[in-house]
Amino acid sequence: MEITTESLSEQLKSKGIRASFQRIKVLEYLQRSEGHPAVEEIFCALLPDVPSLSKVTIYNTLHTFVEAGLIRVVEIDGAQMRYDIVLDDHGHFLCEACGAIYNFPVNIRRISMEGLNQFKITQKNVYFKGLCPKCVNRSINPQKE
Amino acid sequence: MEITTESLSEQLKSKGIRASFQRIKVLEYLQRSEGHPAVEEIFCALLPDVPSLSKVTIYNTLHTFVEAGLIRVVEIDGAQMRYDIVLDDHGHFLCEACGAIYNFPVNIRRISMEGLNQFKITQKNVYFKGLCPKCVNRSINPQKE
DNA sequence: GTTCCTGCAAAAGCTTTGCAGAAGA
DNA sequence: TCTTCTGCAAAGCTTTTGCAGGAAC
Repeated sequence: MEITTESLSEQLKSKGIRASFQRIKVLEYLQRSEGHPAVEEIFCALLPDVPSLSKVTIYNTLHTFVEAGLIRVVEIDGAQMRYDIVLDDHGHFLCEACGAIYNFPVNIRRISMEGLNQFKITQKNVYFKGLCPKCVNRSINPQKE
Repeated sequence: MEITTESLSEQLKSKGIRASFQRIKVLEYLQRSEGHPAVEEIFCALLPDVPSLSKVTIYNTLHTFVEAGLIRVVEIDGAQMRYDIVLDDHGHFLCEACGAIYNFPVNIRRISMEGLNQFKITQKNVYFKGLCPKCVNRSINPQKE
């Protein structure tokens, strides 16, 4: 589906969220970017378009989106929260060199729950860390400066 | 094996770590406690024994232990780091009501790595969240105050 | 006209850093 | 003695909170 101001606005309203200019911009960024942005990234990306923008608004907006089930939090990066608009079951891989997060297929539902019989499980996360292909190559063939 | 000052001291030295009083106390706490303590918990627990203790020392000590491979970091709790002295493969369950972390068996090595062919994986974590049995019961049969 | 949102300022909380004195080997 | 550690003070970061003006419906 094409991403238009109207479609973004409709998505927000269908979740009971008021379609403010800032919220539309944040949702648009999340849908257009392939990654798992942090608050800082979204803020820097939108500032040229919305000069009055505040980081607090990004925090508020993302919190609202998470509550509404539009996005999910990815807590793989100890330093800051990251956000993911892909809601299907999948694992997350964090590249410790460049900070990029990649999705990968995981049958999370199939993970054994032996030893958790009496527990009420509300969230399952699979987080891997290491080096992404780009950074693996970079460490093998370091570029001259 | 029994936990004595001597055995703790030996463990530290075998990893090339100087056996200071504070480090022995921290390692002892990690071995005796069943849980996954945060800095604050260790600090509060040891303060009576070591009145001059500083939180900075706990941070330094835990960092040293992680580097030496004596313990591992558990990043399941967004608010603070937790530490685990059990190094075998296992998953972590965080109770969102009481904050306790439980270990549970997971065949982490067997998790599919489809889609991660070119990646160099250095760390695999399985983090579940929800309510532990105690807190499930508490929410069903709330105690009168 | 109401309700809710935005963004400024400030605070809160965890963790890190710089450094002088103290302890370990 | 020499290296390394401890702990104080302060700073660094991300995130949260309180609140007045402004936008959405």
